[in-house]
Amino acid sequence: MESAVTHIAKRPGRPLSFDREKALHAAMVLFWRSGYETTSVADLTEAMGITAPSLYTAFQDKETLFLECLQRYTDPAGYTDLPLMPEPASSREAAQMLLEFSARWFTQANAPAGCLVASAASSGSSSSERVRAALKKVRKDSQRTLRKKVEQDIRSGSLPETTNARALASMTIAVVQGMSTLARDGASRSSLLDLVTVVMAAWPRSR
Amino acid sequence: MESAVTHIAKRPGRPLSFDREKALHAAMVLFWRSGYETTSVADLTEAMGITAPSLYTAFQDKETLFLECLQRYTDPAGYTDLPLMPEPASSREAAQMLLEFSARWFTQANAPAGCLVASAASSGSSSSERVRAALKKVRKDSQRTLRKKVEQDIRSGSLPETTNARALASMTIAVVQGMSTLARDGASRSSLLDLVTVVMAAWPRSR
DNA sequence: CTCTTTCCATAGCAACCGCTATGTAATTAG
DNA sequence: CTAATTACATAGCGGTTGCTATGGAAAGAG
Repeated sequence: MESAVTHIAKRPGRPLSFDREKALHAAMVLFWRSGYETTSVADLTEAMGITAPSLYTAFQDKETLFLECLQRYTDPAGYTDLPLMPEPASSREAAQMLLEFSARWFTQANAPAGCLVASAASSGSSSSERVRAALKKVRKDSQRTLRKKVEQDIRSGSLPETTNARALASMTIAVVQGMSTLARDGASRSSLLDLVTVVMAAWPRSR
Repeated sequence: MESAVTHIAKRPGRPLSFDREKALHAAMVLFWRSGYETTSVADLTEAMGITAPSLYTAFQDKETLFLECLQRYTDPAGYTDLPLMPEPASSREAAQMLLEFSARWFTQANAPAGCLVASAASSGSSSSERVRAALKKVRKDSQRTLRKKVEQDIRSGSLPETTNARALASMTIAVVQGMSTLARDGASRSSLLDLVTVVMAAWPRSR
C-alpha cells in the first residue's frame, strides 16, 4: 500500500480555482481596515480576487466569512512576523506582555492600524448583532483570563489581598482597546510603548 | 417702540413644523447608539418624526446632520443632568475629573452606553472620511489639552522634569476610549469608577 | 386680497445592498 | 467512456441606500 502523505481527501467535483487561505486573509485585512457592515461584498470580492458566487460557495455568506476572519485574526501564529507572547510568570508580566504586544500589533507595517476586534463593529445596525456579540466575547474572554491570573497571584500571596482583580483586568483591557483608537489616529509604535510604560505604574509589584 | 424680547428674526415663508432641537437630539441619540454609516436616513427620519425632504431642508444632508450632532454631543451643558467638570487645579485632577466624568457619561440611564466619539465611526468606508476626521479631531484636541496641562505643571515645578507629558495624556485618553467599549459591553458605572481608581495610580502626585 | 418665500407630502430617482438562478466548465467515481 | 458532483461566469433578483423633483400648503410683505 502506498502512503499518500499529503493526501487531502478529495471531494468529487470541480476544485476551487483560488487559494482559500489567501482569499480569507485578504478579506480579514479589509474587514480590519473598513469594518464589518461598512465593507460591501463587492469590496470583498474585488480584494479577494474572486466573484460573488465563489465567495458564497467557499464562505457561505458575509457574516460567516467575517466570523472566520475573526478566528484567523485571533490566532496570528500562521501569518505574522511579530514574536508572539510567551507564557508569563505573573499576572503583572502577562499584562505588560499583552500591552506591549498590542502596541506592536496595532502598528504593523503591512496591516491596517489598530485592532479588528476593537474597530470592526464598535456600533452598527441590528443586522450585525451576531458579529458584535462575537467581538464582545473575544474582549470578555481576554478580560476574564487576565482577571483569573490576578486572582491566582492574590491566592498565592504574590499580590496583596486588597488588590482589585476585576478593576485591574478591565483597566488593562480598556487601555488595549484605547490604544487601537490611538493607532488608528496615527500614533507611532514608540509612543504607544511609552504609554505602556506609564500605565504599568498602576500595576502593583509582586512581593 | 415696543421691544420684542424673544424676537427671533422671522424669515418669510412657511416655518418648520417640528422642533429642530428635539429632532437634532433624536438624531444624535441614534448616531450615538448605531453609528454613522450604519444608521440610514430612513432610521433617522423615523426617530426624528419627520420626512426625508424635511430632514434635508433643515439639516442639509446626512453628513452635515451628523457633524451638528457631534457639536451637540461635545457640549452637553444644554441637555444633560450630569454635573459638568469644574476648573481643575492640577493636570492630575483634570485627568481624574475627565475619567470619572466619562465613567458616568458612558453609563447614563437615558442615553446609549459608551461614547459617540469613540464608537460612531471607528472604521468605515471612504464615504465617511470627513466624519472620521471630525471625530479624530475631537480626540486629538482633548489629548492636546490634557498634555498642555501636564507641561504647565512640569514648568511650575509641581511635577518632576522627567514626567512624560505626552505618554501620560495619551494613556488617559486611551483609557477614556477603552471605557467606552467596556460600557458598550455592559460594564456598570461602579466598575468603571473602580477602574478609574486603579488607573490613577499611574499618575504622579504633585509636589 | 396678491405676491413671494419656504416647507411639507407623495412619489420615485439611480446606485448599491446582500445574495442567487442559470448555464457551462472542471473534476472524481465507477 | 458516462454519471455525478462541484465551481465558475454572467446576469440579475428584490430590497435599501442617500437624496430629490414635483406640486400644493402655510406663512410674511405689501
